[in-house]
Amino acid sequence: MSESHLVRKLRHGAQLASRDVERLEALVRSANSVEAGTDLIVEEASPRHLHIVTSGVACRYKHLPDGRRAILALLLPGDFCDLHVSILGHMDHSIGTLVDSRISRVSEDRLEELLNASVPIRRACWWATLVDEAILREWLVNVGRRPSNQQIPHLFCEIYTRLCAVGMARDHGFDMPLTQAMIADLLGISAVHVQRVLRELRDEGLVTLQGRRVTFPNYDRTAAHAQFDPGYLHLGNARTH
Amino acid sequence: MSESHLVRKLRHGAQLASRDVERLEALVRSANSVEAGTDLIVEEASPRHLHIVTSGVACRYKHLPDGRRAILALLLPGDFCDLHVSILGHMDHSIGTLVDSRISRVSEDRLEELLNASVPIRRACWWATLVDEAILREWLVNVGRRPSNQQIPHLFCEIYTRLCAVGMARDHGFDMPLTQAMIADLLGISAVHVQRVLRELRDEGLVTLQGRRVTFPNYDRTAAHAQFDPGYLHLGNARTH
DNA sequence: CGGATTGTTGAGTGGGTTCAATTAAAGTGG
DNA sequence: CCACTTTAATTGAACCCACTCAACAATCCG
Repeated sequence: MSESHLVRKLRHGAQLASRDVERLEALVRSANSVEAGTDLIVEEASPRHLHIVTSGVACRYKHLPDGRRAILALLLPGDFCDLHVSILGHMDHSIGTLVDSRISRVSEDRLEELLNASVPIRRACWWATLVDEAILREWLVNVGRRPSNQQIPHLFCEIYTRLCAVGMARDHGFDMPLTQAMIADLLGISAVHVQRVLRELRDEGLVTLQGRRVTFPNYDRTAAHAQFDPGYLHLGNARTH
Repeated sequence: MSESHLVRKLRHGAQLASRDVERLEALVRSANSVEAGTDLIVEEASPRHLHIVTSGVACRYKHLPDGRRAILALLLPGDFCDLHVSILGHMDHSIGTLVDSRISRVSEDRLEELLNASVPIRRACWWATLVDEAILREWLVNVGRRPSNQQIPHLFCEIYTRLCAVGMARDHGFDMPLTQAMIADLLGISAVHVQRVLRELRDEGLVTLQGRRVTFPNYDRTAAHAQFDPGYLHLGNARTH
């Protein structure tokens, strides 16, 4: 049986011993099915569990006063959230699934035990936390500074690279979990404009989104166009595609 | 003698024993003067020191291909950076001073020793890391979703609240460390537009920036206008102003 | 006092928006 | 398995926030 997405991801952050892998695999052994659009944690709550995305996609988000939604992070298979959030007292945002997913829940005590048990696991968790922060910084650049015909392919390149890192991307493309409306909520642009830019990108042969699948006719050209430099994902120099 | 900004800040994150306070004060006892515009850490580097801002202001930033600068975080007195960055291998951004400042440097070894010595300090450092991430998320909302006449007062409210938390704001205002061009680099708008919006905000009696000082004629009204909710700073419900 | 940085204002342009309507695709129940 | 409903994708027209370019005033600082 092949390794879980969680272990594949964390291997990029630390040298895991086989006993560490065992411990981590045990965490994702029992995942619950969760429908699309379900909140795992809502704002103001004080969660006592760590969540791990086993399959599907979740996101961090905030509701805006005008009723719209701002997506602040994507949680792909192998990603976890809420490490040590109990320190903050309350959540300043919500976490919910974007598509039908499978989610593992780990209690605070069990997490504590895990972190105390192994140096590599502790290191891997710090690594994941620091990478999350790095992604947030890059999103700040993407959302605040780039024109939309770069924002969208940049997002696609990031998802592609992250999915590659856990072995979920094939053949110069990947199964796209997001609708155009979700892309809009993520980039802070209108869904109508997402559509227009997608057509433009398709016409230029940079990237295609059709039937829930993203395809790069020429990935390197697209990455260059989007100013995508995977360094901020800190996956090492292992070529993942 | 009054407490350092560092200790004042970290008290919001953990119950520090007097021995913890002693240890932290020792870190900021010897700070170096650093000129405005000096890089503390540049992209691609692998830093081996923790930096603590004792006075002045520094920032995280990235250079954009078009030559402009994107400011990704403000480091105010009491803030530190690069906790555990050695785990990531290389920096994905730079850190530099925005004004003349005083900066303490702490070696990796000494930091390690400090973290191992005390549970409250370990907890306070996690708290600071998580708050940094929460600020980044709120900036993503501010930059991506709010119109500029809310972005600017939101930024001012945040700086005001953070300065209050370390005892550096007085009389419904604070000494503004940033120029209009820096505000522009931070919010991703043009410096010209910053000026226009500032005049508008002044005319409406919401907030005034004059002679390097920000004044709130009516803070509550400004906070409401900017949709500023200090919850994401996780400073507790202690009223700081 | 003179040079440089910072702040201020006007005029014209453009990327992205909203509103609205239509087509395509994906579920759902009989 | 097909009619029906719902959701997602697509395209057009008019508008506006913020941008660039350009000039000038004020402030800072040696």
